[in-house]
Amino acid sequence: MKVRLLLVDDHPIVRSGMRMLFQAEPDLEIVGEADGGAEAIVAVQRLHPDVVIMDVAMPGVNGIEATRRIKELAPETAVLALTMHEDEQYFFEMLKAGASGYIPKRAAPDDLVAAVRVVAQGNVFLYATLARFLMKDVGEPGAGEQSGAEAAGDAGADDLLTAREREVLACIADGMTSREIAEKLVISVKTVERHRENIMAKLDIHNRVELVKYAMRKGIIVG
Amino acid sequence: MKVRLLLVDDHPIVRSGMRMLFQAEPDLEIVGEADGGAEAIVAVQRLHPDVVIMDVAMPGVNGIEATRRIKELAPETAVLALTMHEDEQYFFEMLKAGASGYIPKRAAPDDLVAAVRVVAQGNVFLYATLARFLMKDVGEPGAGEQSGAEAAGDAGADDLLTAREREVLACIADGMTSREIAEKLVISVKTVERHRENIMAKLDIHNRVELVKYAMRKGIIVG
DNA sequence: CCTGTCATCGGGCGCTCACCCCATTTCCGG
DNA sequence: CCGGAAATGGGGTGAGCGCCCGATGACAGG
Repeated sequence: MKVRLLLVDDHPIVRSGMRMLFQAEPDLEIVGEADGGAEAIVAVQRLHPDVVIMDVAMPGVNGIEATRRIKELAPETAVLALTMHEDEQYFFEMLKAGASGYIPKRAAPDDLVAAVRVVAQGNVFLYATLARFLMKDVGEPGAGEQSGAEAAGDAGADDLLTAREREVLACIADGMTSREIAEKLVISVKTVERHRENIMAKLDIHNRVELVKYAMRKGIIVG
Repeated sequence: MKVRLLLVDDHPIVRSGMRMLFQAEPDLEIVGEADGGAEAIVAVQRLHPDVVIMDVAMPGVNGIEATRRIKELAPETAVLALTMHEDEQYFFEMLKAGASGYIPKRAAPDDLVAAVRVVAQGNVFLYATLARFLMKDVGEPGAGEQSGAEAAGDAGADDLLTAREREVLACIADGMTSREIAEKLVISVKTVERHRENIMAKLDIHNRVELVKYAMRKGIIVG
């Protein structure tokens, strides 16, 4: 199955060059062209291409806005941003709009062909120099939300440990000292230590660090 | 000029499979293999490969830490992360460590070959399902980008720790005592304790259990 | 009834941990 | 050239840890 391409650029010469380039690739097929963002949106609805090669800077509806609309109307269509501007702001705007790839016009033709094949598979292609923007920014992602909600109360699944032992283990793996656990459970420090000894003996574990990792594997605590 | 590859995976069968795969590609050449992070770092310095295919979860020095060290020692070497875990946390940690690509082991072989060619050119390849994490994150950079307020007691940044400190932390989180770490790193026990004190002070952490959980969140160890 | 498990407590011993104090060497950037 | 960071060491102290020794009561099952 050939990859169906839609070329979007306001410069006919650029489109012509890409036509030449892709005609040499038997697995790639150009099914349409557009010279502006508005035309591109219409063409996508009519042609349903696999990949849209989208110029970023165009008069009228620009590539960023066109990409946003295309991803709304046809999310399965991949958009590969092609640009003269190696600008950080444009780069992020295109990614936010839904582009799967970003490549400058100064890139080697082979890079463009490779990029098309990558995004056609649903993957992401970012050109080297642009990717640096990403590396710099990824530094502090927005602290993803892990969904716990396993009602970890008790209900023993592990018959090695007793319910009380698992309760103590959860406290240990939470970073509490024996004294703190004793206060929380309203028992003696020695009893807490006794439980810990029994846990370690049963599991053949000899320090708290390994207890933490065991508790995480067993889901006794969430990491 | 062939692309020179270094395979890093602790499972010989996985390496064998990749060897078969790449032998069919005339432009790709495997120049070495390593079965762990520490061995990978040494191999990179000796072989100077173009691309390192790096397993993420490995015993000992894991793929994230190994990538960090490799990018320090040989920034021109591209690292392609290969993983069984399609986990958001690992994904971002590998990108921050300097990986140029991220692809799961369940991906099609052709995708892996394509990814190698992409990163060998200095570009970035991200597999479809993983790339969603990025899209989701890039969408709201403004929301999570409040700098400052670090005195609130929260451990925020990640290059807080030096390379040596991360090395010691990995050992601590692996369950080793100060004595064992000292023997492994061939330094004094007091020096190990000194590093630990500095780590704890920087992170505002006061016991080993919390250090383990920090190391897991940051991908310094893989639980 | 008697044996086992579970949970509860006590003392002690050797070691490590966590947190202070201090110093030297190397190396890099202003 | 000088200052700071990094890595390397040493000493000391109080508390917690890991692991032995013991004990008592409750409770369930063969």
